[in-house]
Amino acid sequence: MPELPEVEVVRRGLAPHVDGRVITRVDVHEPRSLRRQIGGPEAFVQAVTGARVARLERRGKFLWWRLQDERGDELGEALMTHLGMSGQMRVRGGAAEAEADAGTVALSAPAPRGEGPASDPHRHRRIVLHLDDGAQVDFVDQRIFGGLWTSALEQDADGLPATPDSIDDLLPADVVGIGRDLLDPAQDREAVIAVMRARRAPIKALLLDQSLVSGIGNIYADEGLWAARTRFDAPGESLTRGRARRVLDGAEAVMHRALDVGGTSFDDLYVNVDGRSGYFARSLAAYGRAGEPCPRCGTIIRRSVLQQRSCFYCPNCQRKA
DNA sequence: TATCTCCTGCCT
DNA sequence: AGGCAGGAGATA
Repeated sequence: MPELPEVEVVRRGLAPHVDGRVITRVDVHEPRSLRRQIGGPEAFVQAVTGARVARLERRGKFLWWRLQDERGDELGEALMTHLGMSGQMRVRGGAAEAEADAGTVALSAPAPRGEGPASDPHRHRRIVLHLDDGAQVDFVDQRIFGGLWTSALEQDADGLPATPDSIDDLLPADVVGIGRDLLDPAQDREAVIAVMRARRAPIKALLLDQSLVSGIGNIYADEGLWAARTRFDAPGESLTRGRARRVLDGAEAVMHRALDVGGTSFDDLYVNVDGRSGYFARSLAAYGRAGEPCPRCGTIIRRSVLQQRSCFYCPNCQRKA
């Protein structure tokens, strides 16, 4: 579900709650959410309990917590989070929330609508991280495609800051093969364009290839292609340099606009750390709009399928070349 | 480069 | 009952 803008909203929302805090306890309600952890759930709990959070970093859809020991020395390991299709990080309690609540009129707890498991707010809570100020971070994930695990830090190949927020070039091993994203000033966009133009695959498949450019998912791929008036099935090798550049620039611009309004939420499967939805769904031009008129030319938006994923596009103003 | 798989839940 | 859903790793 969440693509780069949604993950970045989570990173920014989470940071003030966890920066400098110590993880005091971990509750594992769903071991499958830790399946990427080498050594299993016990190893995960062992690795993060007692660690201090130095900083949150993100590349594409990967978000990780840089960890220190209690003296403030680097542990050489990061707590990885990937939200998959339905993951959320939710913060409850703690100092930062108490401060925010001080200026808020106390609301009576909203009564769950109806009865039964569907109204249980804890239904999909998989992992709980307790912090030393009493706060807790819930990893909520309906479909369990996402997860938490630890990954050792390595030097990034190009020696540049590993992410836009990094103060060094250390990167978790599991992110080394992930391309820099469109919001990273260190991304070599011309190099990405050159690779895309050398491939026969449809442009949308290239956009979704996280090793080339990361952070783009099904929504922002379709929106970037709409912005660049380019069809999803245009082969990479058919694109001019300028068209390829416009596709990437288009995706970047859409992501910036989404970030400004808190990301894209269709339902409560995507919310920020405090449970609020993003507002970008209203601004989508093509994604999910089959049967509706194209906002640019009025032609009816069509739905097609590529690699088992829906593609929404305007058959008139999006062209193959 | 497809296709299958991991999951749960909602909508026709 | 069947299709669909913001992702991506494994496999042939």
